[in-house]
Amino acid sequence: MNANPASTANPPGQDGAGTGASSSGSPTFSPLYQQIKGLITQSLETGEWKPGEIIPSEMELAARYKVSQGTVRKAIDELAAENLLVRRQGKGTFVATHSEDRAQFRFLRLLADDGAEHPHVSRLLECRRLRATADIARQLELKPADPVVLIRRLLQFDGETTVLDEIWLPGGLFRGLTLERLSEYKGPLYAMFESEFGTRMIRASEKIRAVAADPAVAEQLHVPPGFPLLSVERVSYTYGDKPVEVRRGWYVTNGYYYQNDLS
Amino acid sequence: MNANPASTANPPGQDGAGTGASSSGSPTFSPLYQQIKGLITQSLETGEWKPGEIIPSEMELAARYKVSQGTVRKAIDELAAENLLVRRQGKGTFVATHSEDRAQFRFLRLLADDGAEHPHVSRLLECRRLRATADIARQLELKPADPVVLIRRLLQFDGETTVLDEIWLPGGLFRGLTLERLSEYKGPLYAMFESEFGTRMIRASEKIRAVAADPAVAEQLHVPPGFPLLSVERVSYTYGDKPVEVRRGWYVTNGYYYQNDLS
DNA sequence: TAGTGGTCTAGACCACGTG
DNA sequence: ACGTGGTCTAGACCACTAT
Repeated sequence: MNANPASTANPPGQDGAGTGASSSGSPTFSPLYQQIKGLITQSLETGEWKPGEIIPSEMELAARYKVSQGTVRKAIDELAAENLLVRRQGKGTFVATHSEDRAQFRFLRLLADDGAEHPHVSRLLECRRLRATADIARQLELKPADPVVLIRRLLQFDGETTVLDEIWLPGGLFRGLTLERLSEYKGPLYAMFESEFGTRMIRASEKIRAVAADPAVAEQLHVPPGFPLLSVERVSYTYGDKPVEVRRGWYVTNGYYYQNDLS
Repeated sequence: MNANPASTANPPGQDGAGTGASSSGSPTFSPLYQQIKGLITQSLETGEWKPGEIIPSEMELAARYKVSQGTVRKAIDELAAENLLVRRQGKGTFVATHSEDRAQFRFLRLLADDGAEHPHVSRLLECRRLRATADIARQLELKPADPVVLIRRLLQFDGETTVLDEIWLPGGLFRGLTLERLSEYKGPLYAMFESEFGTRMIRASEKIRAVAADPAVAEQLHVPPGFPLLSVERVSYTYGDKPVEVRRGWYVTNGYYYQNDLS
C-alpha cells in the first residue's frame, strides 16, 4: 500500500544505523552506505572475518545493519574496489589476502624486458631489532628511539641479484619476528605479516628516483660503484591509514623494468 | 498494480537496447549498462559531446536509450571512474578535459623533495616530420616507414632543467602540427592534442628504469655523462585502446622524485 | 534445487547549484 | 522553485556455484 517505505523508515535519525549528522547542527553528511562501509571495515580490522574467509551474505549483512541489500552492496562495492574484499559470483564475498591471487605483483611491479613476470627468490641478509632514527620514527609515526625491526634482503630474478631491500617495521607490532621465522616462511613477506602478525598492508606510496650505487650497495648487487639504480622509497599503510612499514629498495634495471599504468 | 514492471518489460530480447546474447546461442553475456556505456563512449569518440561540455542528464539519457535511470547511472559511474566523465552534483555530468582540473599531475607525477607540486615550463627543441622506425611503428600500430611527428623538448622546474622528452605521434592524426603552433599554445601538451587535433589521451603505460646519461642527453640536461637518470618509456592510448603516442623521457631526480601510489 | 552475487527497474527523498 | 546528481529502498529476475 505504502508507495515508499523509505519515506517512513528513513527520515533523519530514525533508522538503526542512523543517517549521520543530517539531523544535527553539523554541516557534515555521511551517506548510510559509508557508515556501513565503516562498520564492515571495523569487523575486518578486529579480525571478526579473517583474510581468506567468507563474510556474511549481502542479505545477512542487510538484516544485521537494518538497511537494504542495495546499501550493503554499495558499501561492499567500494571495499572490493579498494582490494579489501573479493566478490565471487555464486559463492560469496571473501576477505582479500596477500597469500593467493597473484596479489604479489601488486606490490612488486618488476617485469623482464620481454614483459614477462618472472618468479623471484628472497635471500635474507639480516633481521635486527634496534631503535628508530628520527627519520624512520617520523615516517612510522613512532616516538624517536622507539623499538623497530630492520630486515635486509636480496631478491633474485632468474638467479640474477636484482633488488636490495631495507625494511623497517614497528617493533611493537612485530614481536617475535626473527631471521629464523622469516627464512622458514614460504611466500610473500606481506602474506607472512598478515597471517603471523595480523597486520595487513592495504596501500603504499612510493618515491622513485635514479641514483648512483654507493660502494656497499654496489657490492651486494654485484654492480660497479656508481652504477645507476632505481631507488624506491615506500611507506605502506594498514587500516585507518596507519603507516606500518618503511621500505627502501635499490633495483638493478638491466633486463628488468618497473611497470606503471596511468589511468 | 503490477508488483514488478521489470518482469514484463525486461525479458530477454524485448527492450530497446537489447540484453546482449542472453536469448541467442552465444555464450557471451553483456549487461545492459555495459552496452549503454559503449553507446556513451561512442558519442564521446565521435565528438557529439566535446571535452568540457555537459552531456544530457541521466533522465534524458534514460529516455534516449529506453532504460531506467539506474542503468544509465551505473554506466556513467564507470566512465567517471575511468576519468572520461566528471560528475558535478547539482550541475550535471561533463566530458573530462586535460585543460583544467589539475589533470596535469595525472600524467607527470614529478614532485619536489618536500612533496610540493612545482609548476614547470616547457622549452621546445624541435618538431620534425619523419618516417617511423620499425620500433616506433610497432608501438603505434603503424606500418614501417609511415609518417610520424617527433617532438623534442625540455621541462624546467623552478628554472632547473629536469626533463628531456622525445615524443612520437602518428603523422596522420597530427597534420599541421608545427613547432610554431606548439610554441604558441599555452597549457599542457595533451590539452592541445585534445582541442586542436581531436585526439584525447585516456590512459598510458610506462616502463621505468635507471640509466646512465649518454653524452647527448647529459648535455641537454646539464649533468655529467654517466649521471643516473630516470628513463620513462610511455605509450599513451585513446578510445578503444588505440596507441597514439610514444614518449621517451629522461628525468633528473635530484631534488625531485616520481610519485607513485600502489592501491 | 538452493543460495550467492549481478543486473534492472521504479519511485521517493536528499544535497547541491542556479535561477 | 527547479533541475541536477546522490542516496536509499524494495522487488524481480539472471548468472554462477555447489549440493
